[in-house]
Amino acid sequence: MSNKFQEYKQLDLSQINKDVLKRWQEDDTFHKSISTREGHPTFVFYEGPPSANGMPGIHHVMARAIKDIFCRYKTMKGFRVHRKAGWDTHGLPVELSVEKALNITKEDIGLKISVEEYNNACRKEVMKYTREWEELTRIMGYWVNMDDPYVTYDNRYIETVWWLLKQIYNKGLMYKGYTIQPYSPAAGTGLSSHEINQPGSYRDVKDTTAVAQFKAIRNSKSEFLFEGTDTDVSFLAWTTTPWTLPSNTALCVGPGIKYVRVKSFNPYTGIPATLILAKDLFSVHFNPKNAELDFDEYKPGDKNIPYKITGEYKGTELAGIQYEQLIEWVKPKGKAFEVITGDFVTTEDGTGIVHIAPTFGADDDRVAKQNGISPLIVVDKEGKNQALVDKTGRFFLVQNMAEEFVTENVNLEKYEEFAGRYVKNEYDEQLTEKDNTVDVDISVMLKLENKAFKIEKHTHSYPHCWRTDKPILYYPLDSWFIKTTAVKDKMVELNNTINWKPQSTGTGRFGNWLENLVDWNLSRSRFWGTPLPIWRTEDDSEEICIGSIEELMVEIEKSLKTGFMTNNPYEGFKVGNNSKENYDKADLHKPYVDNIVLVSASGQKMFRESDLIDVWFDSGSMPYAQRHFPFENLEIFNEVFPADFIAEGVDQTRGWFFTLHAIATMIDESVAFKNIISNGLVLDKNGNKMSKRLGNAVDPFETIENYGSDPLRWYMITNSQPWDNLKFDISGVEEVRRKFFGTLYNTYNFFALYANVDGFCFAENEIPVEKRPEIDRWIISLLNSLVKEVSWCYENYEPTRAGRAISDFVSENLSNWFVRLSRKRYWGGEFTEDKISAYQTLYTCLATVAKLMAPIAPFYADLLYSNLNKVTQKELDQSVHLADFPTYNAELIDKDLEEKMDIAQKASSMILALRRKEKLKVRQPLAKIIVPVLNARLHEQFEAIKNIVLTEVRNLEN
RNA sequence: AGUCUCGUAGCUCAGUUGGUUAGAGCGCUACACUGAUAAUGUAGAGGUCCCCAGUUCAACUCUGGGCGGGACUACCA
Repeated sequence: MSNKFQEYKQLDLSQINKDVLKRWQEDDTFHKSISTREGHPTFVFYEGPPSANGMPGIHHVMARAIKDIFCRYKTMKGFRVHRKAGWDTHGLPVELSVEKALNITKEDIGLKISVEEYNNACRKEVMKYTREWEELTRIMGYWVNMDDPYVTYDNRYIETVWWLLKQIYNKGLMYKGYTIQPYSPAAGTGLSSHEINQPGSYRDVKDTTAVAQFKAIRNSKSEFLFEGTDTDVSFLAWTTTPWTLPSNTALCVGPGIKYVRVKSFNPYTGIPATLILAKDLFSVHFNPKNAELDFDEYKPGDKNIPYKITGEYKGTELAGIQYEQLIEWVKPKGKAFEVITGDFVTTEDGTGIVHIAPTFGADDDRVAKQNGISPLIVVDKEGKNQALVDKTGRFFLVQNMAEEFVTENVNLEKYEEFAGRYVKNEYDEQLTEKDNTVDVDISVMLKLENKAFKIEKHTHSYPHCWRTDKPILYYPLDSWFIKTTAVKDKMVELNNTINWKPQSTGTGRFGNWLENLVDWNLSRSRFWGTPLPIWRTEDDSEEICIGSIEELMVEIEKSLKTGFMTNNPYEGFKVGNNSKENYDKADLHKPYVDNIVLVSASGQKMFRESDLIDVWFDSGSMPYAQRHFPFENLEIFNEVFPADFIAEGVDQTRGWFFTLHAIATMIDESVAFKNIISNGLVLDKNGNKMSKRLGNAVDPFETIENYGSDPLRWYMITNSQPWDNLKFDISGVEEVRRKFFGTLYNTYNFFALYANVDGFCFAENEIPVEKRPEIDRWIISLLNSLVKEVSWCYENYEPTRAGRAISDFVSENLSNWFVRLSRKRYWGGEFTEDKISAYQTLYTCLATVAKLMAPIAPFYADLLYSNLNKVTQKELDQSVHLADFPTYNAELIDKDLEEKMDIAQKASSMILALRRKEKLKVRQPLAKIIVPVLNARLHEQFEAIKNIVLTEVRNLEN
């Protein structure tokens, strides 16, 4: 133990980083920060699991610095902080990088490579950069508990996920439905949006488009539309895919869009007509030159058709009006042929009225569901609902429909001409580009029936299947859903109790998302992920949802007895033994689960529904699954749920934030987290997104090696609010190093230099603050104000303001004013009361700053703290991170004194400016200074600091 | 296209409930200090507070509408 304060020749934060890390490791400081808080109240933090299949970037330092700050702060506040690390391991990015590495595609899986081999490759791939991640975690000083991280591919983790799914299933919140997805009839497979977004997928094609007339039904609801008319009234809707018109069940208008009623004639038949379309698009369909034409002179076939606007309506007024089915092939079941409203409707093209075929458009499907509109479906021989177009891309064959359905719902006379025809010529090998398409034939049919207003060729961009080069269809495919809409109100209500930073993300982006909630589509047709634990009979009449391995074992036993299975793939697994070794015996991944055939209550075979679940369900399950709840840790669960705090990028709003919230709401009717920071992105210094491709990504390892992680963290936190984007500029890190750390280091070195000369080691009794000189009382007052402010900032998840306040205090007040004005108090002379006071005051400031800054800059703070306490033994905690966070003493805050000194600083500055203006050298003493005082109070205040100002501006030493 | 977010000095950012002449740091220019010295301090120049309209005695601040950057979501007749 030395009685000298350590002095430094230079500030090397990179070396300090290494030295402090070494000490933390030797002293096991992290674990002590937990064990010394045993029995204290807990603070629960959830780590959003990163995926280790990519290298960590500089933005991870940002996100993790935020997380670390509050965990360290709460530790210093005496809480026992839970912060279990984890890894997100499933999902598409992993699969894609494996496919790239092995040079295979999704279609090759099961052919060129077995599912088992493929999944093993994924398992390796996903942990590829584990070491780098762990190293970054270490060197940046992110304290998270890596002892026993949760891993989403661990069978114990999956078991909890299954348990959660079963809870949701048992609440009746899970169902099998369909979603409209890109589908390639030529390849017979669904395509992911990722596949559609590949270059070359969208191609310009020339299609026949139709503006069709949908005849309104006259009744009390629509009467106003017929006022003063002597013809039918029809809605005009445009489509680029006329083959979807037979599946139309609704028309959609924009609620705020203005529509007009136009009296005119059908251009093909010459029959008088009254038509409804958007006002903005009116002139596209009616030539303004024809406005003056005489109706009486019009003859069918004339090119110029007279027209007259006879009414104007808002979209909302049209809602609810019914119309006649356009093409009467198949009768829909339930509500249909009604005008509804949708926000997505625009007046950019078409007529401002959108034809809705819920089976062939994602928007259509959604808006139809919201309005209770039925899709147009046919029933097949097995009694299943199907779209009017089958999976090979042709109109459903009559012989494949259920007989009863045909008799009751199908107009054979009209439909037979089209049944079996492919909706795109590309799907039919017999046809070429020259043959008439279904689109054309339907258009011709509509013309003859006086239902077509305008038929024309139109070039537009349409997605194609990258494998077959043929156009894709948007098509309803089977999917499993969680009925989140059923718990929407609860989710909204719970969300209102969450403290969002910034608030706007909670009420805005997240709140709006909840308001417009749709059911959660769980299904993913991939290979590497958590399998859906549902087994079904082939006729779909019986099903079972499995919620644990124990349940599955029981079902397998039954199946073995029936003879459906011959051996138990999980033989040797011991229920109740939660060790990793035991759970390695029961792999719940594909292909193993797919080989399990169960037996239904009525003795039929049950096969697993082949889907995997959305990986977001994995990560949203982590509050439960990280503890293998409820199979383990039942007793402590309430201590670690819900989280007090989480923090991730704002891009997680619809991802992790949502799934955590949804699952906790459904399972426990609770929030999953109470406070949340959603941070912005880290961009390069020009405001562009960082990417390896552009070569503007900043390497965190290199940066930390060069500068140490303290200035990096400090820069990232104090430069902009966490929720604003950060334009990362390395010169900013350098600036922080010089400006803040350099100043603090200098201040400490100044203290150490003289304290060592005088042999000061804070052995003397503390001089009561009221007995200290004014300048000491001033900085102590400011220090207490600072403690108050910084505490408030940390408590309220405002790290930026905390850092800026500390930085201001250190460089402006402590170094530039207090130390500068007090320098001579430390020089030579006797070891007087005043000198002791000067040392004690400066010491207290430094020691307190060390603690205040510790959450943000854990390395230098710890060095400063221990350098001070090693000599004085004032505080016995081994590390600043084990110390208690400072509290402020309101009695030591003297606002009047702070104000006075503020006047002194301002006055000095003004006088120096005047000197400059008058070209008076600082060394030249001033004869007099005249200061106007506005009132008695200012006069009194000025008197008190007169000497300080005089010394400062005349630069006299005495 | 929708939702959210940002737009203040060359750069990075403050700017509290509307209130005189809009601030800080960096950078730049000049100077001072030489007992914290490969440190430090001071001053100066530098702004149409993105644009337009409205509310108000008064708008960087509030309201509406644009424009531009970014993120997320959606790909549509």
